[in-house]
Amino acid sequence: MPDISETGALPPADFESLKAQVVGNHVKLPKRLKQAAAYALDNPDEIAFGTAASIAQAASVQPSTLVRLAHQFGYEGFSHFQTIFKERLRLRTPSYEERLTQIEKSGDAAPEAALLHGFFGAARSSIIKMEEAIREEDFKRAIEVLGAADTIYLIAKRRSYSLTAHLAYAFSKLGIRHQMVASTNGVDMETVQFARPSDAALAISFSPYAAESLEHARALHAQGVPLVSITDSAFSPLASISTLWFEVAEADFAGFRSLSASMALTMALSVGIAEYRRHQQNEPE
Amino acid sequence: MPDISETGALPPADFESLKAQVVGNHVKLPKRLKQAAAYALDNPDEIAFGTAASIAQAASVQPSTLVRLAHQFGYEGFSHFQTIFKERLRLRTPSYEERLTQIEKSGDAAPEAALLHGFFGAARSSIIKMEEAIREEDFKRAIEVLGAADTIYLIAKRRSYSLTAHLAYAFSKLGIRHQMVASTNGVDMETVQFARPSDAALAISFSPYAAESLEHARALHAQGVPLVSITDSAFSPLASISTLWFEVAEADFAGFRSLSASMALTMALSVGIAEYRRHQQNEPE
DNA sequence: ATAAATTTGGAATATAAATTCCGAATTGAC
DNA sequence: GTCAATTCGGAATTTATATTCCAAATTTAT
Repeated sequence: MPDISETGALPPADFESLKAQVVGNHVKLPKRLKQAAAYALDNPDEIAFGTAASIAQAASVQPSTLVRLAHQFGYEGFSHFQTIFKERLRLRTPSYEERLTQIEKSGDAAPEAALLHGFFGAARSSIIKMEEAIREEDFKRAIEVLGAADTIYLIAKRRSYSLTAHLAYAFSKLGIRHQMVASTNGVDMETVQFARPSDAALAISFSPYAAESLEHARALHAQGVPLVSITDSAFSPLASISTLWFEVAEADFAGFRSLSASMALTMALSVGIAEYRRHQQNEPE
Repeated sequence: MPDISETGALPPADFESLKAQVVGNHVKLPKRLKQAAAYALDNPDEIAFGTAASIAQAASVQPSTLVRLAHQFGYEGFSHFQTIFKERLRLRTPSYEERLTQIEKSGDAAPEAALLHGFFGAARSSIIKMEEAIREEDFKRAIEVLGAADTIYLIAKRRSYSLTAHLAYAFSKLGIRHQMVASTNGVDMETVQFARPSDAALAISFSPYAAESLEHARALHAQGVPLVSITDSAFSPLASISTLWFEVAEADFAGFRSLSASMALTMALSVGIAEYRRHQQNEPE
């Protein structure tokens, strides 16, 4: 059980606070505990990935010492202590999952609050993850492919439709010629037939992939139209026929994805295309 | 023991090779194994930190399936497979905060990169700010107002249109009766006339406010229809006629607002409404 | 349509890891 | 230097986790 001297005080909730408590407060630790603590702060990755036994050996202490160290700070045990180090490596916000279950556990005090923070947390982590995952060269190439296009065809159904709706708005404002493949009267396939290799297409589709989107994308691909896709997995059927594709890992909450990260990407793309064209006009080769 | 069909071939030594092998070679995997593989590639962090049981649950498969998957690729077992994912995180450790400052420091390296990080930065800060600013009571009341409505009228034009498009999709999925006030044939005013006080409306409008949105909102207000608004300022003309309104401070970049925060809010609202109704049905007062 | 082969779920088992506990060693007070 | 309190090492125990195995379900081949 947690060290008695720490009664009441909650253990540090993240790596930074833990570190601050150790280096700052000059907590008087006995020899071995200090040794273990020093090792932990110097090798946080080892703590995150190792086992009590392996860490103990690396730090030249006993596994039980690690458990005592954890108790010293008020954690329930080594495993609890270790989660702090794991969270540090995860991009998602610290103990996001835990907070949720905690909210849910603490009776239905405010189930609405859980929803609110759940969706915002999902949006936040999606954006952070995607910013981390996206390769700048891919982004640059996407802008070149779409920027060079005569007309940009926008393909998206269902959940993704709203994204292209927003893109269409931005494109209009920016004077970028485009064509949505999302009519309500079923002439989409005919619309697609007008596309030429000098055009380009941007397809957005997340699992479960809408059959029509795929069909339209395939048709465009067959006509030699360059295709840029935004999808959620390497397994997406879009990936294999795309000139270039972005993997967007939208975190979901309660089974609903928020599209916040995709929204940021599409906006960046649209402005990027406009910028690209402005430059091409000023300095035509 | 490792899958016999893979004899001789060594298992992928790092995450990228593993991904390449799955995506590229079109390895024919049975249903559940493919499902597990897709989850693994899409959620590498979960594999790195989770346990076979927790991952299995998240991917909707059995723990044994994960072991089989590992064998399929030639690994000795799930644990071996998992180390690939742990190594992936070990290699690029800098914590989230560090990485952000790194990105900001790298400043004007490439103009495309600046755009990308500009939009993602705007999205990130909007979401963080809004989550802090929003009052849980307001959120709760909005759910009550909209949850009690017979039909929910959705009002949005131009930039905000895509948000309601997404809302309409979510509402359909959740079985929430709604009516978009955004036709292309100019009968919106007539649509609005059908609204009754037992209905409710959700209006979204940012400066510069679309005249029609305001007109429609006013008409609904005059008919005694409760109105919830999402707008960007206390000076918004919507604020004064709303039962309740949310101020969304979307950070903009290059003059374009990303709507990421609004997206999170609308999604939370829609699921909130569905939950509210579910509870009302179960325990009608 | 039928049989054979493959795949799957889930319980049973084996393995690994964390935690506890207690005697020994060390430290600190007087 | 002696005694009490604290700290420590390491074996024993408990808990968590991975793995195996088999019957049932599904798919594939004939």
